[in-house]
Amino acid sequence: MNSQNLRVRFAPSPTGFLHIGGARTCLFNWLYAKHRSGKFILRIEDTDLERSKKEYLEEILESIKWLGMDWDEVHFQSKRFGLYREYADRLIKEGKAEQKDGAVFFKYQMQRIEIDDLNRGKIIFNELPKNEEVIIKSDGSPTYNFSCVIDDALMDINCVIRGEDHISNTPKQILMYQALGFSIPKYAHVPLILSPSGGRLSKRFGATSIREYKEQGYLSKALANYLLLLGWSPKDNREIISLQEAKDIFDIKDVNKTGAVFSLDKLEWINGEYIRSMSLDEFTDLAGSYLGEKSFLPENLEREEIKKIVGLFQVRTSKLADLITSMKPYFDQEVIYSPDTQDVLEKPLVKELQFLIEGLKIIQDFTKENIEQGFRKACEDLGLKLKNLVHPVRVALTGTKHGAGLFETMEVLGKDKVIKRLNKIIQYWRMIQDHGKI
RNA sequence: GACCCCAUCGUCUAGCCUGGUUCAGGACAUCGCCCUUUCACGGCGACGGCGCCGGUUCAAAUCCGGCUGGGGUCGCCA
Repeated sequence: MNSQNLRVRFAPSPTGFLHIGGARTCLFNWLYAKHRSGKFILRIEDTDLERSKKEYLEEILESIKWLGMDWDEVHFQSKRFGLYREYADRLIKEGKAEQKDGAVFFKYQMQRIEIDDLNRGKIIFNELPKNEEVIIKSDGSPTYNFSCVIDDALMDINCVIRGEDHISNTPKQILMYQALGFSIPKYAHVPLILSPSGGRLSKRFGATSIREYKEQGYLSKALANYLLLLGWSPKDNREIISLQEAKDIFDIKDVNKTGAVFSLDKLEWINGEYIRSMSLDEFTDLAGSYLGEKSFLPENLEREEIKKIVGLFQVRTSKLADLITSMKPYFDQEVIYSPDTQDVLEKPLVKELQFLIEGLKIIQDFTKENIEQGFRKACEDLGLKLKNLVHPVRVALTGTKHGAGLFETMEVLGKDKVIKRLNKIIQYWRMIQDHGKI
């Protein structure tokens, strides 16, 4: 095989969304083609007319593009039924297949089949469980193994990279290549992605489709990066690597042979790394459009306003969906105290906060520097340690015990909201003082 | 059950092909310390692994065999 005309393909079936495992197989195909200046062909295996759906097809194509890949050709098996029939008839004529019950059966003899796998070396089958295989179903549509062979041969695919769940299909397919006189492609079977509980990544495991990750606010580059690292490594301890960089050094033979367990923790970390590496403007645009799509942002919110709030959380965000929780207190009219703030709510600091409010009121320019100065002064006058006032105030302003720096938070919130929310907690404290604990 | 694939820290992996340079390196997670108004980020550190048994060899994570364990496939689904 001349590396100049390497032709690989990814062959999804539009009977579901593009999932994590398929995306990774696609990535490996694409990377290998790019690395060897070959062609990457997309073949839509829509022979199951019942289950194939247009929305899935669109979703798959969109996901592939979203992840940063492109293709040189795209073919649809549903438009090639005549071709499959033609080759089936040829096999019948040559006595290698026979028509039975409306279907066409390919007949074969048991024999030793050797696969020279680019990834795992020789795989030898000494026997096969059957001696015939349906190639054309009684409804006239081809079976997977047959259309796959015909198409790979006719499309000049000379290297088949697919999941290892296809290893056992390979000997049957090789027999068909031989019967039809086609030249057999190289094969590379890559391992499957496993769920944390061991088995194959299934519906039981949270999100499996690429679109779900997109919706959760994972960045396409981060997801591609993570998927790439699942079974492949640049060997120099790099964890953050782009498709462009990988293209130069990727080889299918370097892909691991072991199934890899999918780790959401690591994906989140990588995603966080990408988020943290963005400029605030880039992040604002990204977060803005994400939150806009989710209809989370209030109408007519200025970009500068989004930028301020988002700036508070960039370093604390591992996926965009996190922003919905962290930004909520900034838009809500009323602060909702989260359950774990109970200890703070039980210790009234009415006089102290009233004193603080007076100090804040006289700040002309409500910037974090001025706020900090006034805040520290108030603590000093009250004889309180900074943190003893910071925590209750944070709860009063955001309803949570954790979050961005308090003074920045106050600046973003603005003087009016800050004072209003401080008064609200004072009111709450007075109420429990008057009526005892609720 | 039959056939096939695989086997380094909890997880992803480097090392294995070309045995000694490795009392096995990195990352995530976990734990601790530092920074600090909390969380996060960042910095530092800790914990933790060559599945087992044989063989080859002066020497094995690295080569060979067996066992065990995990996974996949046995559809007129793809």
